[in-house]
Amino acid sequence: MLTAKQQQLLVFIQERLAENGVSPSFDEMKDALGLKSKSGVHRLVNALEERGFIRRMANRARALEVLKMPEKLSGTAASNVVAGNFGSAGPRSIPSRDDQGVEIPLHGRIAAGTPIEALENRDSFVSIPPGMLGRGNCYALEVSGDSMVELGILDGDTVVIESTDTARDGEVVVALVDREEATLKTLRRNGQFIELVPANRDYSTQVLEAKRVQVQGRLVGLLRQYH
Amino acid sequence: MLTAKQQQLLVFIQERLAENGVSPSFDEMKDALGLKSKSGVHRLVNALEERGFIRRMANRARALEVLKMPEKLSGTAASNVVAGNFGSAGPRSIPSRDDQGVEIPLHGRIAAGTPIEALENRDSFVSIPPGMLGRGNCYALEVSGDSMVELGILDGDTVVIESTDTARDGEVVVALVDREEATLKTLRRNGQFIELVPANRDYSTQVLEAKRVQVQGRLVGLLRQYH
DNA sequence: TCGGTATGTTCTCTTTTAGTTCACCTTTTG
DNA sequence: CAAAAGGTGAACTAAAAGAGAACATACCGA
Repeated sequence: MLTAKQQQLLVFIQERLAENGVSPSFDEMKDALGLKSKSGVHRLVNALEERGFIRRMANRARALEVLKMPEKLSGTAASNVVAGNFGSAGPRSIPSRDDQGVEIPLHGRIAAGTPIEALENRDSFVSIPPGMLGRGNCYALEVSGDSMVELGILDGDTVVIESTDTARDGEVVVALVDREEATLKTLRRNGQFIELVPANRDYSTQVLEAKRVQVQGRLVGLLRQYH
Repeated sequence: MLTAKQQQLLVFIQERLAENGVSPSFDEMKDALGLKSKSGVHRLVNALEERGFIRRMANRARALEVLKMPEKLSGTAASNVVAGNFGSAGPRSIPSRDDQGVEIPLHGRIAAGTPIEALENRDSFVSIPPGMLGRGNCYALEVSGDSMVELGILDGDTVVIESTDTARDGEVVVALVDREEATLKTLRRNGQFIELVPANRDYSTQVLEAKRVQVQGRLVGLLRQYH
């Protein structure tokens, strides 16, 4: 599953976390691998993240988390959660995890077809597999409406959203329009405009000036329950 | 199920992964099998993937993963694991539960379009929200194929199955046909016959005598991960 | 609020390693 | 015998990895 370098880095990260609970910086990883530039580390970290071995928060220092280890080494696998930047502003809680799963808050419903339903804060949580986490804070929404059925997102599904204010072309995002109406749609950039594309022939694409649209998060997972 | 060469290669891959957690390259596999060209290895790897013994990430180097081993060899190779909490099978057959989540075994892939894939023996688990459990024993399968897309079940999704040998009309079930071919389909009773209905216009309904069809479980949940 | 320090991110270039495909031949097996 | 599996070699494409620099962001303290 891993290349030699990826494995070497993963082991190093995991050791550092076990030793002192602080994840190494890119420079430290660079030195540990005997490199002269940290861009290579960056690539390795991305590869590990892509393969589901670690998780990280974007643009946060020393915010690596080991999700699993290759089987050979699994005896030492730990679930250290460490965020750097202690004592700074913001309630930046990384969801706690144990070996079973991760709990994330359920923030209400999102009408995939029309408007928002303001985020509520009843104490409601769902647990998801650790691998389904994105990089940042995650929360869940219940899908209402059928505008995304052609992408397999049905009315009543629970979607896992990673908080972010940026998204790449083609990603499914929670988009807030005119600061009042949130929907789940595929995002497309088109010059000055942003297109919010539904996945249902009965709905049409909204084309909006970029400034009217605010990305609130991107889709990273989906849960469905059959009755 | 496997040819001699396929088996030989599978064992080699599994050994390498157990030894150092790094999957072998095509060249290394070529040497291990005493070949002079790696195109043969390519064919063998494809065969193993097609039969569900391994999984690989498309266009990634050294990204092989062993999903199961032929029955007669199971256990042999994993014996290198020292004291992992991963490799040990443990008395885990009864799903442990707490308030966080539940771990259920991942039993392999099910080709929603065509044949079965025998249950494997790797200790692989996914955690799911407690509410997603059915009443009986549950396990997970990875969906392969697109025959259920119109019900929002996509290739690569993980489905949660509750073991049962009965199902009501209209439920989505894992059905074993002639004791050898399992598929995920909507079940319909029609007098003496049972219809296995796909959710994709490109596939057609199978109509079978009731005695040829055995229900193995019913669909109770679905998980999907976006990348 | 400003600027400095520490960190993370991107980009371009280069080399090395690895995966894919194709045409053609040989062996095994039902 | 015919079909399937296996083997060879070469050309081609793509990914992994390393370097170095510029740039962006977060944080901290004055």
